[in-house]
Order: sequence, then structure tokens, then C-alpha cells
Amino acid sequence: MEQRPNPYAANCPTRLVLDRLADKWAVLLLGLLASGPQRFNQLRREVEGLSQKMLSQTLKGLQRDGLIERTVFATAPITVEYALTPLGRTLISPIEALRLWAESHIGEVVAAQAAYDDAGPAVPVMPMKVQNVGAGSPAAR
Amino acid sequence: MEQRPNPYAANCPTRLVLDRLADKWAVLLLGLLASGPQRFNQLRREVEGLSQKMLSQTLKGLQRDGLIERTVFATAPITVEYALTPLGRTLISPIEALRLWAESHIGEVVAAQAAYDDAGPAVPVMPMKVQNVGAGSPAAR
DNA sequence: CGGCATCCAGATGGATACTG
DNA sequence: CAGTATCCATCTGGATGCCG
Repeated sequence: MEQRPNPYAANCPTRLVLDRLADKWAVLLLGLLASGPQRFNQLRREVEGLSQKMLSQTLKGLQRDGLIERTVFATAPITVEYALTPLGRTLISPIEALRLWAESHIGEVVAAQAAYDDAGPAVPVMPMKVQNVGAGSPAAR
Repeated sequence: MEQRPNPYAANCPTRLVLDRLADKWAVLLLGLLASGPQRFNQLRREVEGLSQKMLSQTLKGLQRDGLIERTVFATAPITVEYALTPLGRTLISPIEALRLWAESHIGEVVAAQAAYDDAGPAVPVMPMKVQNVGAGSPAAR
């Protein structure tokens, strides 16, 4: 069997967890819940661009992973609260680190993107007249 | 204008960076490059399940963000090396933190998933006979 | 070796409507 | 309020083939 000592194998547990965290909504929601329990539509309003479907789906996934907890209150119009579990709370530290990095380096990233996009479109050195020579497919189709 | 003080707005720069990091291949590649420069097909072989297309695409994205650097060597069969930039190197710390979390808590996550999947299918407390009562739409659709 | 272009199946996710 | 379900457009990403 191709047992490799490398942690980048598909079967590596780290990969599995990383895949889950590779979900922008999940990370954002965990960050929000770090400051206290929140209700469904409360979260929905807070995270701009998050559809009801994705919210529901993401919350279910996080709950399945044991990172958040769902509590139902039998109030008049039913109330549901989502909160971090003890396990989920251990994740806020790494996530905060990520957010801090993003906040302090966003400028450099944007600058790099601008430089890349500027040099990208045209040929870097010696443009030469690139007329529409080459694969001249007239009837573009 | 609906200017909100909340960092969860779509226009928030943090969101933009988080979105980029919300890419499992990107995180894995950064982790690999943390231990030194690597060549294209070398990375391809190391990350199981990563197709050529995604590798190329992800590397280009990381390069655009100024996190990695692409160097071409005019050797016989051309050689290309990818390495972290100084900016990229500042990211390995938060990423390592994430990986450490994953490695130390994977067990709890898997256990939570198993518990969830076990309790999910059936009704948790007091199953009661849930015959096919309810919205009985005979001619389904 | 290190890519890019094309094709296309399947996953993603928004909009909408309806339930408890 | 807190969802679930369906429809459907779009995007993702793998497979393949070709080029420098």
C-alpha cells in the first residue's frame, strides 16, 4: 500500500479538518460566536452576503463537528441560539491569529495584486508587435 | 449609505484575505513551501489529490497575492521553483497554529461527527410512531 | 518538465416558496 | 422566528490533449 510518511496524504486527518476550515462562512461564524451566543437570523443579518441556505448548512456542519451547540427555547415564536462548545472555543485562538494576520497584511497583499495585475496583461519585456497573428480563427466559434 | 462598523461586511479587507485562505490547496501548499522551495511537479506529487490544473491555478493566485515567488531556471528541461516571499513567510506561523489545532483535536471532531451521525437519522427522544402522516401529497408532484 | 486551453460532469449556492 | 425543500444558473475542478 502506498503508505507515505507525508502529512499531505489524502487520508491525513489534518487534511480533513483543514478542508472544513477551508470554508469562509465557517470561519466567519466561529469568529462571531466567539463573542457570545447568537440567534439564527441575528447571524444572518450580521454576515453580509450570507444566504439563509448557506447559514443553515454551515451551522449544521459546525454542529456536526462538535464546534458549536444548538439550543432551542420554547418561546412564543421559537428561539434558537448557537454557541461555541468547549472544543469550538479552543479554535478561536488560531482563528484570531489568522484574522490579525489578515488585518495587518492586507495592504501588502492588495499592493502585490495590483503589481501582478499591472505586469500581467502585457508582455513584461520587449512587447513586440503582437498583431492578431497566430491562431487566426476568423469565424470565431 | 449603510456603512456598518462591523468587520463582517462584504467590503471588509479581512473578508477578502479570509476568502483566499479559505482554499484548502493554498493552505497546504504554503505549509509545504514553509520547509523550502519546491518545483512544480514536486509539489504535484507531494499533495495527494491535487490536479495539475488546481496546482497551477492556486500557485498563480498565491503569487498574485505576493505570498510566493516563481523563479524560472533555463536548464535543459526547464525548471521552475516556487518559494515563499518574506510576506508569505509571515503566514506560516498562523497556518502552523491551525495545523497544530487540527492534529491535536481531530479525535474530538471525529467523535463528535460519529455522535451526530448516530443521533441524527432517528428522532433523539421519544421517537413516537411517525407514520407517513403529515403533508400527504398523493400524486407527488 | 512546466504549463495552458478545452470540454464537460458534478458540486455549489442563490432565489423562491412553504412549514411549524 | 427558524428552518426545509425545490429549482436552476453558475462555478468548480478533473480529464485530456497540445505546446514551449
